[in-house]
Formats: sequence, C-alpha cells, structure tokens
Amino acid sequence: MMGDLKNRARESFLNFLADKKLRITSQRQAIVDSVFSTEEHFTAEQLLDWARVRDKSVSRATVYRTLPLLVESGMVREMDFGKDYKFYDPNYLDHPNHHHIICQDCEKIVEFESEKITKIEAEISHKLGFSVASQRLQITGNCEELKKMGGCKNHPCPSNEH
Amino acid sequence: MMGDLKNRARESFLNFLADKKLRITSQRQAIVDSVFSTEEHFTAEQLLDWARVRDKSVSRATVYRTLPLLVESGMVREMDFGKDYKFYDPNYLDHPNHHHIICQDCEKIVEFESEKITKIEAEISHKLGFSVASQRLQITGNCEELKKMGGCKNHPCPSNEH
DNA sequence: ATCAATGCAAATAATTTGCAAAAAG
DNA sequence: CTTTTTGCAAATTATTTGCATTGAT
Repeated sequence: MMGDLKNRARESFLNFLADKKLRITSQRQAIVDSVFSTEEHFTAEQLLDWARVRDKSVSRATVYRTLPLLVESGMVREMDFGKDYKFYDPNYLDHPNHHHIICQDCEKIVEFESEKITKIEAEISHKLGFSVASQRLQITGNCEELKKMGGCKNHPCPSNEH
Repeated sequence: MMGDLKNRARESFLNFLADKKLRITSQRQAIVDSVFSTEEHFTAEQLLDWARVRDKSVSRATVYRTLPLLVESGMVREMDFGKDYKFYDPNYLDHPNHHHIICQDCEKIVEFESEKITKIEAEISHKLGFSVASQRLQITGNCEELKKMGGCKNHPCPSNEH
C-alpha cells in the first residue's frame, strides 16, 4: 500500500511532465523511479548513484536538471540542514506538514507531525497578514544516547577519554 | 535600551574572544560593531560593506573568518532561506525562539514568537527521546498584497498583464 | 522533421585556505 | 619575541550552463 502511494506519485509526476509538454526520457524514468523507490532523504549525488544503477547513461547534469522539476511538481521537497549540499525529502506527499528533529551529534533525523503546530502557524500567519503556503520546522537537539552518554555515533563518549 | 542590549552583546562577544585567547583586532572590532548596530538580517557581503565603512582595511576573508565565531558565541544565528548565500540574524539573543514568515513573492520577512509552539516542540521532542537545543521554523506564504492583488513587489499584478 | 533533452566540459559563485607579511600581547 | 591574524590570490565544491549531438514525438 506504500507502493500504491509511491506509484501514484510517479504517475502524478509523469502527468506533470506531460502537461508541461516535457518528454519522458529513459534518463528521467531512471531518476524518477529511484526517487519513488525510497522513503529516505537523499542528496543529488546519491540520486545520481541510484539512477545510474537503473540506467548507466544518466549524467549528473540531468539529475540536477530533473530535481527542480520534481520540486516544482510538489513530489519532492528541498531541504537545507546547513550542510553545503541540499537534501531532498520524498515524504511530503503523504505528510505535507511534517517536521524534522535532528541530533546535533550523530545526525539522526526523525520526522513527526503536529496538528496543533499546523493550526497555530495558520492562526498567527493570518494575524500577521499572511496565508501559509508551506512551512519547515527543524529542531536540533540531543538524542537519548547523546544525553546519557555525552556522545553518540560521531564522538567517542567523553568518559572514555583521558 | 535597545542599545544596552546590543552593547551587552558586544561585551559578551569580546569576552568570548578573550576566553578563547583570540585577539581583538581593529578589523574584528569593525565587524562586531557593525553587527551590533543593526537589527536586520544580513549577508556576509553586506557585513563586509558595513565593516569597511568603519575600517577600510577589512577584507572579505576576515569577515568569513569572523562570522563562525559570532555564530559559535551565540550572538548571531545563521539562516538559510534557500538562496545560494546565507543570512545572519542578530536578533536571537533577545528572542531565542523566534520564527520567520516570508512572502513567496516579495521576500518580506516578519519575525514572531509563540510560547505555545515552543512548548509543543519540547513535549514532542521529549517523547521522541530528544532534548531541544534550538529550533528554526520558517513559514512561506503570501502577504496581503499578494493575496489581494495577485502580486507584490517582485511581480507586476497579473491583472495588469495582457 | 522538429524541438526538447542529453552528456560533456567549462563556467559560476559563495566560501575556504595557504602563505608571507603585519600586529597583538 | 611569539603567536595569532591579516589580506591577497588561488583553491574548493556544489550547482549551473553552452553547445553540438541524440532522441522523443
């Protein structure tokens, strides 16, 4: 049933291309199929790797040219976690208002939703004279392991230092 | 009284430098004084311009080397609005949990705070096994003018097109 | 045929860095 | 004096683009 949703997303995107009179090339297929086969966040480079498994002829330029189309179609969301490259999230279709919480140390990322927050955002925006088109909320924090041990994946536990 | 706060921030930063045994050079003074004389968001390039008014010898490299110190000290917050350069916000000191709402069209930015959101963030994070270190919430929307007229600063109103 | 899409390699642009000279403590 | 900081110019790196060619319709 997850597959169904992803399949529908794939269809939507192909329609989006058709509406814009853009062509469905084998390279775009490989890229799009890759995107709709994962629920992970990914980078342009990762997408290139995945797409090349399906079609060796996919070039980096085509990935970079296709990504904006995926974003414009609403099938994928561009995200910036402060790294020097962007991440892309294919899960906004099913959960258009989800948020992210990221561990400072190990970069573990958890997604969550909150109707309350969505509601407050709309109320306040309205008061300020805006209507909401989209939102992004990122919480940076410490995961359990980091809190308890003083370190997680990326750092040795300080108690092991001397 | 705003000046007081900013002055205190400036002091804090100089102490931060002292604690790290970093030197208070004339270039750093010019940069820091510029930062604590504004409440606007700024870019590295803008900061360079401002600092050069105070001290012509300030170089771009020094601005780029000082910015991470300002961020690390907590006096300035790095922000990414999806442009290809970063913005810096000197207002987190007085309002550590504030959010941004940005018009899609004219890039008007309004800051706001919400204790309710702060509280919900903490609750949910806790449930997920994280503690909150910081957060960033950006709402993208349409300002009044855009809603009413179909366009604001950056675009002609569609009704004026033919 | 026609025109959009591709791969390649070169360009772009914000940010970073090596290094010899200058300045802080 | 010693060590940090500076400006400059060159390097870095994700992303973008020009162009001749290929492929979809």
